[in-house]
Amino acid sequence: MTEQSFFNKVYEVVRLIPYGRVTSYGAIAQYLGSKGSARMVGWAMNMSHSQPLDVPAHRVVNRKGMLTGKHHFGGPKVMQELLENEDIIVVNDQIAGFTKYFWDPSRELL
DNA sequence: TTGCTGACCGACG
DNA sequence: CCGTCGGCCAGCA
Repeated sequence: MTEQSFFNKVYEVVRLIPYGRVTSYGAIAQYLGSKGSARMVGWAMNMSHSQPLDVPAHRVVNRKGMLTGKHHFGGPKVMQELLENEDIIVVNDQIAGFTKYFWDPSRELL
């Protein structure tokens, strides 16, 4: 299936995020060719639990590095713990040194 | 089938 | 500085 849907591509990219790295919804959307569909990336994460494989949605945050969707992991601090589990420091629902951990698919994957 | 909503982003006043 | 608005696409009632 080379012609996978927007959703499927999102899951694929998110799964490619290496350990200890994070990315943003807009970065993924831009990598898919639809910069304005950043919301869809977030929406895809919403139904990511419906996927057969585990999607590290905790590695996906907004442009500011803020854990906007932390509440969707089944708990308000589940996402933060998952990130801290990967040596990522989270303060005030925000990733410390976000740019340092930022992983841009269109830049790293090229 | 139509319409609303949504874990975003960037622009405008 | 902060609040508001439009755009993008797919799922659901």
